Amino acid sequence: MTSRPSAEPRDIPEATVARLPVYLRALTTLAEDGVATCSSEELAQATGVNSAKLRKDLSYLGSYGTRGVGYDVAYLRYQIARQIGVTQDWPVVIVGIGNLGHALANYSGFRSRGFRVVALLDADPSRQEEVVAGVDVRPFDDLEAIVEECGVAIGVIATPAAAAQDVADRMVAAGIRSILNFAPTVLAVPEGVDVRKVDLSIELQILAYHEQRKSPHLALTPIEEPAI
Amino acid sequence: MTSRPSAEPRDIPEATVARLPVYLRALTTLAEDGVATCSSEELAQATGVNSAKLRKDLSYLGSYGTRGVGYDVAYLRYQIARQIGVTQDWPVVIVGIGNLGHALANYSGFRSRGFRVVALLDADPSRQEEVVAGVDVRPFDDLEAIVEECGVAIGVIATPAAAAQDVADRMVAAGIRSILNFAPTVLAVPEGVDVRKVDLSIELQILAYHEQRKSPHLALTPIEEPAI
DNA sequence: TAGATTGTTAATCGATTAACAATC
DNA sequence: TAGATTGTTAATCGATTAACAATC
Repeated sequence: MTSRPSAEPRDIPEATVARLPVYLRALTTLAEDGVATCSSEELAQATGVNSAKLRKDLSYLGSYGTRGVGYDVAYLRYQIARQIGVTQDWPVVIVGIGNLGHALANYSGFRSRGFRVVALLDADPSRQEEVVAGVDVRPFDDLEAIVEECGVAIGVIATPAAAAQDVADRMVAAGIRSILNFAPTVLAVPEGVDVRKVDLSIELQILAYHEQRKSPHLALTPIEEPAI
Repeated sequence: MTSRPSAEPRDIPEATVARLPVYLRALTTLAEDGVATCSSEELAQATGVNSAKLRKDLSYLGSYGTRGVGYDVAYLRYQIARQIGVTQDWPVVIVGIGNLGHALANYSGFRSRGFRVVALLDADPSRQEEVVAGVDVRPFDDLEAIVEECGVAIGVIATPAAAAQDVADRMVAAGIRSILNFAPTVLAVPEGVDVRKVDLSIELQILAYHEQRKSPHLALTPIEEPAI
């Protein structure tokens, strides 16, 4: 392990970590618009958070603002990117090239935000003839070789639920320790491996819960309880 | 507003609401496997949460377990579905039928979990000849008519970032009050409208942050700070 | 100096969890 | 009755926010 630059061994709360990419994106937009400086209030507006929370979040990174003036957009942007770790590209592998895998492979936001899709893998030989977003679809069994060769640390699972645990096991065995899981299933992984889960129908269900409680609602005919 | 059944005017914490769909999915799997009863410990294992937290979550819904025995799978499943509001189908409209829109339209998990995609809309006339997952792609300008006709309360935005705010404005004007936003931009909406955001690159960045901090890491050559 | 805005403090709020009495 | 498991309490932890001293 190489020695770290002096400033940052404090650890950043999870809630703050989850917001840093939001700030980063807003700062990128501001930079593209030619804005050189912004206040915590302006950045808070742009990201939809409370300005006190924003300042508290930034204070975990260090002291990068100027009292009475605000933040230098380019400088703060760089500091946040460095903290997150997206000043260099992360090689990513996507497994499961169905509809969602296609969409992910074609998503341009990865490349511009610090990620490079180095391989698309699928167990189905009929999909292995395809080229998606300029990348060959290869057999799932190539996983280990690709992880080794490209130094892949992050894997994306876009397979059906039934295949997801096997894919995760293989990824972990191959040395991947960060997994983004789109399959609607809970993955069991050893300690030290991070899994984040994106579940489309869960998001819709959370919306439905609140929608159901909104005031003048159409009468919903309750259906009967199941006999038990 | 119709009167509510007696038991539930207590309100459920947000953190609990976000977990209810996870419990629901696990209970559905158990039911399909023919399991009639389960303990909080078993359900907690299946969903990856602490069993005390699970019991506390369920206690906000009511008292649906039996001490010394556990929970009846079918009954608890029904009660959670009722609380979330997915005992009947919610009509959903998807706007933006690019790669991601295709993937969403084809996602079978919606139908089985209380949602019905009633329309696919796109502003691009060349996409309006397509049929995706058995549903015609129609002009975005049909939005208001479809919302009215089908009683759509939930809209999904899968357009590029530049179009998302306009789409949201039109949705709100048409009467939609719950939006699931896949576009990488912060939406401004009036009070009373719920927006949930799914951002793929943000999820990856959160993984990258933790990955970067994991112990014996390959030396990352730091790139220089920008001149300011 | 006067005005503006950061970084930090401290109060408050909400979520998690261990422990256990209630009870099947 | 003895064993098992729920539902709830209370302690703890973490996140949010208003307020303001520090300082540009």
